[in-house]
Amino acid sequence: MRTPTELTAAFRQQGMKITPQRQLLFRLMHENTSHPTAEALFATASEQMPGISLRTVYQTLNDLAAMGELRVFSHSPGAVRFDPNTADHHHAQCDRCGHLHDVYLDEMPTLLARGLEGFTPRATTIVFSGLCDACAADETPSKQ
Amino acid sequence: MRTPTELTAAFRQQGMKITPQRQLLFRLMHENTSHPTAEALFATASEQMPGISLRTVYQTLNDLAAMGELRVFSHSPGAVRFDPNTADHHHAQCDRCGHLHDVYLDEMPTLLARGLEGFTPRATTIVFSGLCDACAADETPSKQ
DNA sequence: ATGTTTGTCTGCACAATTTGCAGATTGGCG
DNA sequence: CGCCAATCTGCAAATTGTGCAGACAAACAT
Repeated sequence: MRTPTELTAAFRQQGMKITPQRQLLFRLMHENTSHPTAEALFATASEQMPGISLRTVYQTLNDLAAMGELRVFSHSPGAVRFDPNTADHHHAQCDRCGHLHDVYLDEMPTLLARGLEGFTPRATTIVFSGLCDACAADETPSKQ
Repeated sequence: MRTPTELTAAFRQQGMKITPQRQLLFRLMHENTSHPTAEALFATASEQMPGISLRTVYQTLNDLAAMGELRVFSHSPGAVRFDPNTADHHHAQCDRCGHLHDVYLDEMPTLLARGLEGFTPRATTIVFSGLCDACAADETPSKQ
């Protein structure tokens, strides 16, 4: 997503107001690589602005997603995660701790797929699942 | 997933009982290509066995998934979907109607990825999103 | 500066999905 | 046939997210 300053201009351009809550959330999400849930972002925001409402966090995240400033990651059970990285990229998620990080493909190969007749793909999402080093180290001893 | 007959044997082998509810669900899921949600399967099951509990449907689907007889698809918001196809395959989902179908890759290319350091991928999930023909036809006239 | 307009925030109720639990039921064994 | 453990049912509750109404405040025009 764009910088807080640019988002401020973009919001105003659309007749939307700039509130302290929005400015805080712009700052917290800008270049945030933790793929937070609304609940997680709410926790962080609450530290800096006690009294901010979870409802406002959802509202703002949805607004940003609708404006294309955030990607929504709903490819695993549980709460949806928000990603300010709008560049073309994919994800790797640990099966054990759920930790998610960005993955870039040097080049997207042409996938020869059967079963795409009658379907017009617009986007291809790739999620690598497995174990991060920390979880792999935890699992190896007990041979799980 | 395996046939109802094979599943019956497998369940018994694990000390699990064979109930009419389970047998019905085995039959309804075997070679089911609709990727149903628990709720959808419950609706179908209720026709053939009025009084069956939604709780039992969830329980049985989770049991089958734990035994590796079903794949769980939770790559879109809303209810989780269950897939009896345990072969190596991927999915295409319509952004508009949510319809999901199986996609097979003739060969899985080696993906040159940056960002996978410190991560051991165990599976790669690909989801194509776009529009199915029916929805594309609906959207074109209004230029949406 | 002040007032007005209108979008926003908060808090709560509620919807949707899934799981936990307890008691009734029943499959599978001797 | 009878017992025991697994299962089913129904309901309560957890989780995640949205709808709504009234209080509040940003932006703009005096």
